[in-house]
Amino acid sequence: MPENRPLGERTNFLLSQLGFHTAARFTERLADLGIHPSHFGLLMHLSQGEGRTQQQLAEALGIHRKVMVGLLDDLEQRGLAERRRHPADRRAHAIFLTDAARTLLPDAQARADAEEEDLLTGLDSAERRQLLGLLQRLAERTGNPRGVHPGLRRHPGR
Amino acid sequence: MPENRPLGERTNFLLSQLGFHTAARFTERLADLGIHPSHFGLLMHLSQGEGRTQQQLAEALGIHRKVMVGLLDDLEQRGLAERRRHPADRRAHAIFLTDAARTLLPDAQARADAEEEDLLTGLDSAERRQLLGLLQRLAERTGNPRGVHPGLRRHPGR
DNA sequence: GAGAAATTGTCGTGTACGGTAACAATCACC
DNA sequence: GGTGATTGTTACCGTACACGACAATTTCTC
Repeated sequence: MPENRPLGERTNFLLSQLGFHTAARFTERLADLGIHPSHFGLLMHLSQGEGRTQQQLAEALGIHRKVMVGLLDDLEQRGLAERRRHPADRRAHAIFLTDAARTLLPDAQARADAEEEDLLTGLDSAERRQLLGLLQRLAERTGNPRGVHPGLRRHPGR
Repeated sequence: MPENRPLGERTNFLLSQLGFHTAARFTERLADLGIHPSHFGLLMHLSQGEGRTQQQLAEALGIHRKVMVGLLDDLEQRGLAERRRHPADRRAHAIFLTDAARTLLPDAQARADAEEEDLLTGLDSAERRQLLGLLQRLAERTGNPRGVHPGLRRHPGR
């Protein structure tokens, strides 16, 4: 295993390169919906359970409370989420999706599918299954919760 | 192919997640050498041909001239590269590695190898070959030059 | 129950970074 | 030999993140 392999033959480099590339492309595809991939991740998370506090959401996504404030400001201004009074804790907000969000989310998911399809062009279905399975096994070992992106910052791509 | 798959079952998401994760880990491994992955990429490129101008290097790596100024400032201050007078063009600089860089580079490469080994733990050699081959085929189609990271910014991770 | 400590959401403040424009020095063209 | 283009650099600006601080409210403790 020679140490001076070129970068293009290193699995970790290729992962970083491809991951950055596909994230940037996805960011572009999402742009005219008025949201970033970080908003998409939050919407996806909300679609699996509403009414949680900002703090709970921030912990689930592995980001700081303050960042959640900004994300929810964006979503609220965009008419995709709303802060309601929390029934049990008057300090906290309970976060809910709007109908507009439930309309937009399938569209955003379709764009994610389109990006994936674009990326995987050239691989047959058996190879796609192989790749997905291998990546899932690697992802298990990273320690990141499933479906939580470690780079949930404001501008993941571009 | 259902549209509302969870993120953990999407190849593009997994690539982005794993790519970000391994880049962040690599950044940490490189930290006590005093360089960032972007510096590493530039050093790797320089090791395959010295004496080029900053402009040529910037184009090869797909970044703006100004960013190259900053990267070379860092490398020069760190004693890893030097700007010499260009023999044919007195506006330009010819960029060379120092002996310190030639000593440091194998160390940095070994850290990249260690990060890769860490990432791929749990995959046997056949699976590693499969994964590498599939990723290389995907990388071909992205349009990025081989071994050039599209996210060559100052702080790729963390 | 009353005060102390912790929690929730928010707001400044400072700092660092990327991108645009501008600049002096030099080259290339014709 | 003079005009336009190119190289490397600096200045500027807008943005975004990290840290700390803050009021309102809850929970703990006695």
